[in-house]
Amino acid sequence: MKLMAIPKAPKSRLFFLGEDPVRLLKLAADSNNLNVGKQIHAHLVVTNKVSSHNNVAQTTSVINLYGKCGRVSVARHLFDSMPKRNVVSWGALMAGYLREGLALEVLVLFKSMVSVDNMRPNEFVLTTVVSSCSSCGRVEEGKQCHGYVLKSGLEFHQHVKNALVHMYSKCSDVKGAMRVFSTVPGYDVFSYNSVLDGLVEHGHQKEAMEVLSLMVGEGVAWDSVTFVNIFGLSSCLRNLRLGLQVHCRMLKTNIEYDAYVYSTIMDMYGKCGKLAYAVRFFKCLQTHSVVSWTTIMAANFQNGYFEEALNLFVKMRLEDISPNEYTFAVLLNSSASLSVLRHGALIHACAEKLGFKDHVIVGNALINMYAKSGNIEAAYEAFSDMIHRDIVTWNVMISGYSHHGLGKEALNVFQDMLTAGDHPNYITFVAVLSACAHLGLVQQGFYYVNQLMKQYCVEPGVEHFTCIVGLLSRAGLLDEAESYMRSVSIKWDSIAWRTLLNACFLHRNYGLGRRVAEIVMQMDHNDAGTYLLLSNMYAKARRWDGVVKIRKLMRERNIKKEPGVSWVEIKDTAHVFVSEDKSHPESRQIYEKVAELLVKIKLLGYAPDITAVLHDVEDEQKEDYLSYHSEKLAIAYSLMKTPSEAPIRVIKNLRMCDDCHTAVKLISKLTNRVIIVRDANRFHHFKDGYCSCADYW
DNA sequence: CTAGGGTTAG
Repeated sequence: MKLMAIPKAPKSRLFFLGEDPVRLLKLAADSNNLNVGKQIHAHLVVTNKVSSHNNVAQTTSVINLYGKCGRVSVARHLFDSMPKRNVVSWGALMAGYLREGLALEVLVLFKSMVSVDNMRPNEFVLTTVVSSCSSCGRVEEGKQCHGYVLKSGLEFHQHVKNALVHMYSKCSDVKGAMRVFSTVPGYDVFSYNSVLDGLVEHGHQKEAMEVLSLMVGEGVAWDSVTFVNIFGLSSCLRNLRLGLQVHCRMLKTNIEYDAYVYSTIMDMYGKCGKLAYAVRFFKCLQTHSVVSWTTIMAANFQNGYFEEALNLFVKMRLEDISPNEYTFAVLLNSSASLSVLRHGALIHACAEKLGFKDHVIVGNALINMYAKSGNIEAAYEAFSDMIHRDIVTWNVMISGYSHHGLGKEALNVFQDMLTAGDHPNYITFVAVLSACAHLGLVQQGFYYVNQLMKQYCVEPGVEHFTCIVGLLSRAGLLDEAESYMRSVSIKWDSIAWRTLLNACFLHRNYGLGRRVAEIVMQMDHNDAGTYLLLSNMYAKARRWDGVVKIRKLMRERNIKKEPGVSWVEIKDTAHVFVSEDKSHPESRQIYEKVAELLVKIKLLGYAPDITAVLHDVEDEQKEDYLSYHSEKLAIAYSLMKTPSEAPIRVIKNLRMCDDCHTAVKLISKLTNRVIIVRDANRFHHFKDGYCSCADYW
């Protein structure tokens, strides 16, 4: 091996001769100057001072240096070679591990410190150990540390106290946090920040507001962390007024703000519906990071600008910024909202390649994306692949199955969730109850609302009661559903009444339907869907006068019927079809294909259902109107362009009409294809002449 | 010579 020439030492190397090495090591550590630190270390080694039996302080200083500069394994090596250590040596090493995120190792060290070395922890060590408990979520160990704190009388020490407050609030023991916070006098901005963060994170916004006013009352000066917490509180509450107030205060407070503050303020504006403010803020930033990019993408997503969120990713890549797990979550959720399966799968591949697929938020977003894009099998695959699951994981899987009409599968996952010992929440029960509705499990639905929800301390809300209305309706118990609505004393929203109205339509209960329609239209004047449902109901009953009345109302109230739009992805292109529209370049062939299909399924028993079309059109023309509904065009085109075994996925902006539903069932049988349609409410899986919604949607 | 709080997903 060739030896490298040893460079001549520059004069500056020896600048520290004659200085106190401990002091210099601290300077190097605090300024994160590993190079200078190493030189001092080398000097000590050469002059044989490190590891000599009498110089614990110097070795500890070196340990501190390596710990602070991210070389904890070097620090550990030195620590292990020390014949004698003091409490400061332990403290320095533990701090190094905590800095690296190796909190569990700190706890291990603490155990051997007190039980093997028989050393009493001081306020520094306890602060570090309690912080470690927070960062790895160990409440039990945290409580034991609290015992040590009390035993050593250190509960009045500001750092220790703050670490305890933070530990309890991070481990979702808000009561414990408040106890330490309020029983031990003397707060500084740190304790306020800790307790605020914990309260906000665990959904105790009311208490957070109280603590905030306490803090304001005491005149504690805010620092940038306080701003982060209070902006976070504003976004949680979707309270724009509070957010604006805090922004004003920020402009008037002359302290230094950092990227954390800038990201949360954008997040606040995004969540409070002020996307333009967030964007303006984003554009003013001199430098952009993954976090600021992801925040602005998320703000677009939250405000319905899904495509823009995806486009921003391209711009982010142009700035050469690498995505992280949050970025992928936003991208996947945006793809989900657009139902762009191919694009979503591409992002999936990208996330996998960059090693982000095992993050819970990415896994959750994958399940959501596949479920919303119509590929429920792939959603389940993503679900099965996950190493860590949280409440959202279970919720998206259960509600995914429910939306696809797969009630049995949904309830199985719910059972697995309970077996795994995870606690269902408000959202879980909405999904579970709608699964019960699909399966017609009336008794079970009532059991969940009346018993199981109590057991898990989940307060039933209007959405759960609406599920019960849906459950009764679906079982054909319309009068029971109505009297249930009148007997439960909550404020029903228009969604609940529309559920009942839809049931009246499906069960052709014209009398009740008219009454319910009155209520719905009073609550929501502008929903075209309600008017159409009602007019369809009149048409089914051949009450043409009713149809005319509704059309007139719609004209008077200037309610526009949204045109039916369907789209399919074929290769790299999304093909969009509007009812009756002939602008597609292959329009002629498509219309011919539809006509051919209709002729063939008529032989299987299809009869066009013309009642849904305006009564004043000639019957033959009515059939034409139905024939070229957008989903029929989209399906015909897919049949022309895709291999015979490929499933067809169609997305549609409105609810499917009766006629198309019947036709597509028969087309699936005729062509032996799986056809999946995502309409405005749910998924329909057509196969062998049947649909997963069991003709109730 | 060792110690405390914060950003982006649903």
